[in-house]
Amino acid sequence: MLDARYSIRSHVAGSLRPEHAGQTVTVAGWVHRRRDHGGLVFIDLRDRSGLVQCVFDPDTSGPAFVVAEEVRSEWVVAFTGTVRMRPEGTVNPDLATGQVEVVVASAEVLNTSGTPPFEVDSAIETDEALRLKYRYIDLRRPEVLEAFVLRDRITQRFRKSLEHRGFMEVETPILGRSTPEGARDFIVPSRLSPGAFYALPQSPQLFKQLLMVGGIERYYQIARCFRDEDLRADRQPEFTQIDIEMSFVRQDDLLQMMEEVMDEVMHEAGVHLDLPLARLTYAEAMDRYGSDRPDLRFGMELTDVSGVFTASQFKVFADALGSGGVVKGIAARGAGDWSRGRIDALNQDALDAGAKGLAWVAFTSTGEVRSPVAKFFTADELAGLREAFAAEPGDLVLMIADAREVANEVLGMLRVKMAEELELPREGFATLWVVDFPLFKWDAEEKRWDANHHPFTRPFDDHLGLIESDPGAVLSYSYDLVMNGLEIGGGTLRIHDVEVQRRVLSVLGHGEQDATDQFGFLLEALSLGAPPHGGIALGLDRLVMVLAGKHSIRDVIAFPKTSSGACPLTGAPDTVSARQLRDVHLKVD
RNA sequence: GGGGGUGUAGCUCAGCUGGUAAGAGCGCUGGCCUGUCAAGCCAGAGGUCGCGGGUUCGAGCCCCGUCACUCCCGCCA
Repeated sequence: MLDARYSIRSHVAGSLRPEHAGQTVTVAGWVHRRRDHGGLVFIDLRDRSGLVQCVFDPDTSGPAFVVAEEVRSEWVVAFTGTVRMRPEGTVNPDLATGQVEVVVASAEVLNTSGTPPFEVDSAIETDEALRLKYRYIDLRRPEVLEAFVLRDRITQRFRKSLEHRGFMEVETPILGRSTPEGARDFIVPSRLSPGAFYALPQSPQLFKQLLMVGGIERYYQIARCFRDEDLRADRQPEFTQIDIEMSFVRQDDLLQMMEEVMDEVMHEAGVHLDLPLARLTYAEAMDRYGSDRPDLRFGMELTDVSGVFTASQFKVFADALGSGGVVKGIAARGAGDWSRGRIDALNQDALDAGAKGLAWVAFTSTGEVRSPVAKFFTADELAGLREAFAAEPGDLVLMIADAREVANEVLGMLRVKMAEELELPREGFATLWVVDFPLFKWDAEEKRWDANHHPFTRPFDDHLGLIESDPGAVLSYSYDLVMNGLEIGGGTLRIHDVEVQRRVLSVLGHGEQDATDQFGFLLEALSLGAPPHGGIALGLDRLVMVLAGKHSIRDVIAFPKTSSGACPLTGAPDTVSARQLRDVHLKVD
């Protein structure tokens, strides 16, 4: 909370209440709005704490009245005067300070201002590039400020909750080394080592593991992370993680600890979590929601109707089932009367997402069945379908016949899309764990195994024997925290056995020598008394974004980049001088 | 890298099928106004229609290119 200590003020603007009536106060801030009645002048003075109305009367304000007549929007001023109750009938119930006003006796202009490029108070949505170019003006807008106040409270709460649980904050390097895999690194040329580069951290992953080997036991850091990838509404090239690591824990210990911390943090946003949080395995999440970060604020679960069509004469279904695939679908309540064109657009979305096609059956509100494929179904199959989806008049059933993974993924996409289009109510903060991710995932393009999470993730103890023989079957001690369909955080238990680490790296294509070259320092650390450990990293920006009800991560970052990675305010990135290039041994085309 | 959307006054936008002199609200400037709180009333200033090229008798509008912003796919262990 802003207060008036250590300043030229006696009070902050938003704090004045009837109890201050009769007091002489000094307030300072920006001229939010001026209402000049020729005689009487009202100025709304704004500071971070809020607004207060200041009154200038030509009969009593003296020289201050002249100031009131010359000031303009966003001038910086200090007013001294008397707080009084507003006259009968002039109370403003929309303002926290609306019962009182400051009758100004003396006024000082601390700084003038040009006409701002956009109105500070305007509720009108202003072009974002302009807002970012003048972010310092944008930040003055109460509704913009709000998100940063929330961010601060959440950050402080994380610190407090973690400190209370024995975590200590340790800083890790920003200038690190580039590691293979993962996102593209931002690189920094080294002046002292010609031709060599630092990399900015994608996360403090390896350092926090080394801190565990170092006996820190419980670490956290509010860590800036850097990834040189394309931007999105919820992705910036630099972002902040609440980074956590602890030793001597089992997965359940860690999840329980995090749930307690999250509960305390969410309280700052007035959100109550029901503990323990729901847990879905990765397999279950994919099967029921077609997503590893399902939005549980609405139903529309995926239904497997393979059993209905075991003897289907419909070639598309028969072929899919014959080759080990599935027929699955969702029932979209209220889309049964959609136009052919609108449904065709869904079909196109399904094709774009990798499906061979979309089989749909519309049950119109008048009781008819519309479908380009129903003619291939027997009466029993149609009845079975209707029952499986509990389809009523007005429902639209969308089905995909394909390999299980494809069907799940496409339906997961359609499920979210239909919820949006049907404007299903999506209230609250549906928070859950998704656990037990596969250790590896197959990269079909590169024809090799990739780490699903990262190469240091610990396989299930009883799956260790499968690492080489059946990598795709190996599950891992891993967990993502999901809120409203967004991945808010994720973590794993780590490998603390150097031999297991070598075997995993080997599957990932890092042979003995390569592993030593790239990760030798980690392997050595694991062989020098590494305790079992694990951790998690939470995306602070995304969390605040969701809790603040914002649609872009940019709304919770003070000076974010545009989607081309530029800063409209400072002009970064920009060229550097020939001298600077020479210093770091770089030539630019 | 690919697809969609947007770009007209300081801000938010309208501008029909290509046709007279490019408009509104807010803001800004000046004037009037002693209880407003998005104050009110009167007057005024303010435009490279993102940029470049083309089609046309004529382009804010059509075509080509380009830039910026934005959303999505790819990418993001």
